[in-house]
Amino acid sequence: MAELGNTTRLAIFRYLVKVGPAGVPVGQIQKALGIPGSTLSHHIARLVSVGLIKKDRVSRTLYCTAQYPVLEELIDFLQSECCAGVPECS
Amino acid sequence: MAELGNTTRLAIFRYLVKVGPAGVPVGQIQKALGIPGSTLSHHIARLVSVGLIKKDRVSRTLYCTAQYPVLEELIDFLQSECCAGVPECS
DNA sequence: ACTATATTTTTAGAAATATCGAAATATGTT
DNA sequence: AACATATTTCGATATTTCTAAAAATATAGT
Repeated sequence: MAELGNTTRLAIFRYLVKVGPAGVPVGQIQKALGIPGSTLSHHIARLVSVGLIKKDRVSRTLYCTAQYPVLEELIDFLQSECCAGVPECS
Repeated sequence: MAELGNTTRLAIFRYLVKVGPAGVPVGQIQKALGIPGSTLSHHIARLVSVGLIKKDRVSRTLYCTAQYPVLEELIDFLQSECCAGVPECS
């Protein structure tokens, strides 16, 4: 959760969700969100480390793609916490 | 999200969910989780600040209770992020 | 008023995180 | 090999967060 708790990383993740399963190069994230390369690289590495996104190299460019399983796990976890005896949580 | 991203705060929140809607005094959280009072107070203040829990004074003791609306909002947010064009997210 | 209990505020040091420029690496092109 | 492009690693600084002891506050009982 901590990884998505950071504004910049959440913005990156949301952007990757928006662009869809084809993914997008790091450079385009950089341009779209206006984040310096070194900063971006750091945040991307953290998102990769928890499995929220993945990186695939295609020649010189690295495509980033949102990965849903970890997010689904997170939602399930929150739901099980939340709904512990609370019927109004769907 | 950042508030639940901290291990200690998540433990506090989970404990409050577990004890249910009657809530529990700060002192009991302290004993149950073994967190020094000042540290605990700090984390509780943060959870209160985002509306994840509430505090009610009953004479000398302060009862803490988990609040679900904010958590539900969070789940909805994640679900809308996740399910943006991804059918396998329920 | 004094004492005890419950909790917070203050304060401060340590650890973690964020930011970003500059240099380094990886890959492809000429 | 030399060069260009894409991205990362390094290094340094700034900021935030975590932790907890000590002092302060709030409430109640004697």
